[in-house]
Amino acid sequence: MLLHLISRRVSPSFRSQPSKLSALRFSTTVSAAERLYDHLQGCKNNPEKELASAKVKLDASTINEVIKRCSPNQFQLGLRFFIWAGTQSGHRHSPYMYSKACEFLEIRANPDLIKDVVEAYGKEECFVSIKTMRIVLSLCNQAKLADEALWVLRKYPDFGLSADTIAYNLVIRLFADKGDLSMAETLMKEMDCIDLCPDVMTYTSVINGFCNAGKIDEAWNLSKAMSKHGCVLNTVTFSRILEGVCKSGDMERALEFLGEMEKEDGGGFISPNAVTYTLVIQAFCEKKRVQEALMILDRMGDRGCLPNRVTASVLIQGVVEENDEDVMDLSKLIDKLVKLGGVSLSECFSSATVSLIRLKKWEEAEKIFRLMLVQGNRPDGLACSLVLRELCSLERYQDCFFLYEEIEKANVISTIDSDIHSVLLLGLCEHGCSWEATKLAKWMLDKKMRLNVSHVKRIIQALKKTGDEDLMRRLSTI
DNA sequence: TTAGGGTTAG
Repeated sequence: MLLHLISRRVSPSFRSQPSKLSALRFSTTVSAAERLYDHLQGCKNNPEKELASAKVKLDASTINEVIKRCSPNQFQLGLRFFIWAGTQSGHRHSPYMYSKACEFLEIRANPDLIKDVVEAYGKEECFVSIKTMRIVLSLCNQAKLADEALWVLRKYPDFGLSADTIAYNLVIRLFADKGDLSMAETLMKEMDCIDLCPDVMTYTSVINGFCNAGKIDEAWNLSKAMSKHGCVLNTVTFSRILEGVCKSGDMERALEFLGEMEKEDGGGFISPNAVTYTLVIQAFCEKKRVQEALMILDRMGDRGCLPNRVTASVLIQGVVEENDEDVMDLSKLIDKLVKLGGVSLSECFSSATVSLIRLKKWEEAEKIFRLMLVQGNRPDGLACSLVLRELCSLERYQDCFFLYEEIEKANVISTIDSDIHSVLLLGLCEHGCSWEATKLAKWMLDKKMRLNVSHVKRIIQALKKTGDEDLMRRLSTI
């Protein structure tokens, strides 16, 4: 009974049927996916027409299931299905679905798939809309295929379509991210020629590309050209340039930029915000110039700009890295951050815990984490996960269990992953902590949490070895 | 269009 209960919760890959869904949901998905897959098989020419007659309500798990079935021998059919599904009214692929499609259909490894499918549309005289092309381009985007995206852009006229700003922006961004700024600029000029006006997103992509390539002057010139084209230079774009300056290592120039942004004559369009200041703070911290980073914090405070979680975490990390012994600086910083507002004491303590663990200052990390719980502050998910994992690696399973209980009372348990649960359960079992193991196993079953496959066999073995009748009895009543 | 640090689900 006990083993049955445990194995019921084993990860899907441990069982024959691949699904993370409930039995009812699974059967619906399979039947819908089966019907769609059968329709796909039924017609090799223009399968989109055939699919339309399937009359199946599309959802993410059904689409996933169909694509999986098309792997590994029917990638082209799977891709056509995915594109067709995305064009159906009432359904829109999430970014997650695009990444799944790229993964299952191995698009990055087989970029020709994209071309083959678009060519097939032409040969079979399929109906191709702007929406169809947008999905194809989004797949290129997900797979980071700039050349293929450009090829798709060139295919628009073949289907009687004109590429729009969204299509151009996507292709331009791919080339800019890839570092091919000359192609990005060519495409931007081309937009002008066909009466498409490059917008803020177009410019920001290319400016970002120049900054990543360390070409700050080119980025700066482009931002001036942007104003001429009627696009207002804004905080985001200006911050991008500032980020490029920071990355180039010229902090004096970065401060000049920041000063320019702070001037009132910009009309407020380019006033620095928390992200802008954080970029500069981060750059100073990375250069171990923490005092100057702290001065930027004062400067943002003076201007009424509130630090956020990222500002806090970057600064806390900087201070923790700088000071081997002195925790006074850390508490002074946390006091200041909380007084300024915008960030809570819990967030600061959580960041400090994370930074201390990463710097292998475990004792201080544990102290600050426990202090947080005692004071009734709620730690964040990452701090909890790192602390529990560390306790497990130190084989302090009982301590870990009691801390887990405390954390659960603070209501952050849902962000702790199943792997930590599995490691803790295994540790408790192997160290004879049957009472704790029982309680943890019960919570895990209640939460429908899956056990890590690599641990389940050992957990079962450990449970067998203890021969603890009481444990068996209690677990079997869950 | 703008970020950071682990996982989960879709």
